Amino acid sequence: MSDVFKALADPTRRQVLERLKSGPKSAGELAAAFPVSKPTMSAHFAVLREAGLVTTERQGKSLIYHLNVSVLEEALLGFAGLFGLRSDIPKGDPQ
Amino acid sequence: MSDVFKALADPTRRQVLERLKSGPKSAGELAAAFPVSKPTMSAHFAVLREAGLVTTERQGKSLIYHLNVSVLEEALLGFAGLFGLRSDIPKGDPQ
DNA sequence: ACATCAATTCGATAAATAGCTAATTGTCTA
DNA sequence: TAGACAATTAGCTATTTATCGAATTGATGT
Repeated sequence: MSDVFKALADPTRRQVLERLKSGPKSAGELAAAFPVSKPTMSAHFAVLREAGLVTTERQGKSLIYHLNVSVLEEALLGFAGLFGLRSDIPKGDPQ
Repeated sequence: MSDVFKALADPTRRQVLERLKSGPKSAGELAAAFPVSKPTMSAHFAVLREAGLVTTERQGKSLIYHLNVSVLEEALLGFAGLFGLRSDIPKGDPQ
């Protein structure tokens, strides 16, 4: 839980997740989209991986990163739920 | 946005927010509930305040902290929305 | 005015974080 | 088996963070 929010605390990492929304991408492909070095991106990937927000798959020389939406969902909506926050109010709710 | 997620990255701060869910509380009242010193709690409060997650109101010698749900909502549900995540699926959604 | 009490700010320290370049690992292909 | 290429790990620095005890600020009541 803390790991997920820690991962989300960095803007670069949030943008990586947003890019992965449109489909899996290689480390190099992702790294090319940000103004930091590849080792720095590698460290960001490790944080995302340890939080469970992404998974990897080898494809030849490349490492392909996949977004793990369910972990994101559990953390964001789970925590929001503690405060009664909902993205859509279903009919028949209190108030 | 980053400020909110940074604030949420610490378990003590998340628990402070959860406690405030049941109503406003003084700094001392909150501090008493955690196993760290008051100055440390004061620093946590400052992070929450700067993220806009809480507001304060003076009441005599005490400072009363209030939860600001709307900032929490905007950050959590706003970001979740980027990924198509919803707490409730309204009728007529794709799939 | 003064003592008291709530809370913060000050000053210091240890650990974690983000960043870099250089070196290493692992996988293909010629 | 070499060379090339993708990505990570190693080693370093600067900054930020969490924590503490001591000192300070601000409000109340006598």
